[in-house]
Formats: sequence, structure tokens, C-alpha cells
Amino acid sequence: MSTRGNYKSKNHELILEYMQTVPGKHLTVEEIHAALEQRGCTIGFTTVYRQLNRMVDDGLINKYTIEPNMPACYEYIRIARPEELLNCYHCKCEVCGRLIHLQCEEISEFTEHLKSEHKFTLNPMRTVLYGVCEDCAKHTKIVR
Amino acid sequence: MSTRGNYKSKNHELILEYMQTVPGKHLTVEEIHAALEQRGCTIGFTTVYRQLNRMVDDGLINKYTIEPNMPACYEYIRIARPEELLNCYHCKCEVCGRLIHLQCEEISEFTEHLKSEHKFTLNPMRTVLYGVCEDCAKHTKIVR
DNA sequence: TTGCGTGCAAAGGTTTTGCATGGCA
DNA sequence: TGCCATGCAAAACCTTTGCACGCAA
Repeated sequence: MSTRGNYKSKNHELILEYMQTVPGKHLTVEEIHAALEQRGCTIGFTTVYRQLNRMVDDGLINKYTIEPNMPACYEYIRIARPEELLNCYHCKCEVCGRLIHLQCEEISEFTEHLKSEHKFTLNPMRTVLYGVCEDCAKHTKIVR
Repeated sequence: MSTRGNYKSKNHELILEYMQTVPGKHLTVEEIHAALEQRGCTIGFTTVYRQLNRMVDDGLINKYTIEPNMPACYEYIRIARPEELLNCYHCKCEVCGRLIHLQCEEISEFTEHLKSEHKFTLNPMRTVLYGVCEDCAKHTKIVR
């Protein structure tokens, strides 16, 4: 968590507000920077990096690292109900790149199982399940 | 898949043989390079990178990217029984960085659930579950 | 006034690429 | 001979850091 108190800055607000308009969407720093510039505000890349990492520490934003030499993705966490955090998994299709949100009974049961049986407290907001989505499975031979 | 035919090279064999001696273990390029040097063979970093990526393409090795500016991890895939692929999940502790292998009934059931109910064919070899391990949970306050 | 935020430039880390050389078939 | 592998150095990539300046409290 942050220890910098309630210091508010224009840029912090601008970035957070923008991220909140696209909850659940995964954006790179470059995309976020471009979106902000398009909204008429000039801002440095460094600031975007710093503010986003701040929000990650504060638990407002999730960060996903896919590949080396590829930009990381940031996503605003909509904290509607706390239980939602346990019930929502992210699935990324390795073929088309689509990101799918899943939510069901079995998923929260599985999270509970990891905790009670394996003593592992899952962070579903940081975890990405890789695999192949329905559409792509039709067009691809998968031996698994 | 590779299109380079059956071209064999000394280094390819050396790297593959070494990786096969540590199946399921996650190693960085630096660690692999050091292990090979210790075995008396001089080899360039570039070659290690190239050969490993080749093996990833060929489906012999898995590559895990944890954080930007952090080395990726490579792991030899032991293809003993195909079902094993469905039963093994990787859990990474966000606090101490430890990587844990999990294997149980519920895990393969969950993989099946994703497939039958959500039409999502999970690739457990590429997926990393993030969270907090037992030891670290004792020393850390987690509000989740 | 004090402390944090900002932005540029530079540095940091890992990974990839260019190119000349060497090895396998 | 022809194609691929190798290795060094250089480049590429994303990200972080140093430092001087500016803004908020």
C-alpha cells in the first residue's frame, strides 16, 4: 500500500478517471498515454508509468506481463462487490488474443479449494489463464 | 513448429539434455548458461536464447514471463502421460517469488469444467496462478 | 517551507538482430 | 557446395532512475 498520504495531483486524477472509463480492458502504457493526449492533456511517459505502478500498489489497477520485450498491460479493477474478486477469472486466447472474463460457481469453489487444501491464496486479479477460446478451437488443431 | 528439418547441432543436444535432467524446474537463461559452462562446454548466450526459443516453438520447453526487466523462465516439459498436463498447475507466490507445482483431483476437474462449460481449452503449461503462499501469508496481511 | 509530483535524459535490464565465421549433411 | 548454427558486438525493447524544477499542502 501507498505511504504517501492523500497527496492529489492533476495527472493522478486524469489517469485514474480515464482507466475507470474502460474497466476490465487491458491497455499498454503507450495506449493509455495516447488516449490521454487525445483528450488534450500533455503528459510524460514516466508519469504514466509511475502513476500506474502507484495504483497497482494501491490495489486499484492490475498489471499483466505477457512476454519479454512486450509492453505490460494495465487494467482498472472495478470493485463492485468484494466477492466478485474471487469469482472472476481472466482467460486469454493464445490464438486470437481475446481476453475473456469468466464468472461462475465452480470458479469461486476452486479458489476456495486452493486456499483450504493447498494453503495458496490466489490473486485472481493478477492471474491470467492461457488457452484457446471456442471460436479458435474450431479452426485450430489442438492436441491437449 | 519448426521448419528447419532435422538439423542437429552439438549445442542443441547439450541444452536439451541438460533441461531433461531438471524437468519441471524453472530456470533462467543465465542459470542454464552457467550450468552448461560448469559441465565444461563453452557456449554463447545468444545460442542459449535461440535454442531455447526453438524448443518453445517445438513444444519441448515452456517459457514463463513473470515481470518486465526480469529474466524469463524456461522449463522442460516431461511428456510422460498426457493427462499429467491437465493435472499440473503452477502457482507463483507474489511475495517470496517461489514457484509451486500443484497436482490434484480438483485441478483436473476444474480444467475439464472450463472446457465443457466455458468452451475454453486451458493450456496449463503456460498458465501461472498468482497469489500468496502459506509461509508468506503468515507474515503478511492479506485482505482478499 | 516542506515534501511530493513531473519530465527530460540517461541508465538499467533482458532479449533480439546483423554479420562474418564455422560446422553439418 | 549449400544451408544452418554460432558468437560477438550492437541494437532493440520496455522500464526505471537521477536530478532539477514545479506544484500542492
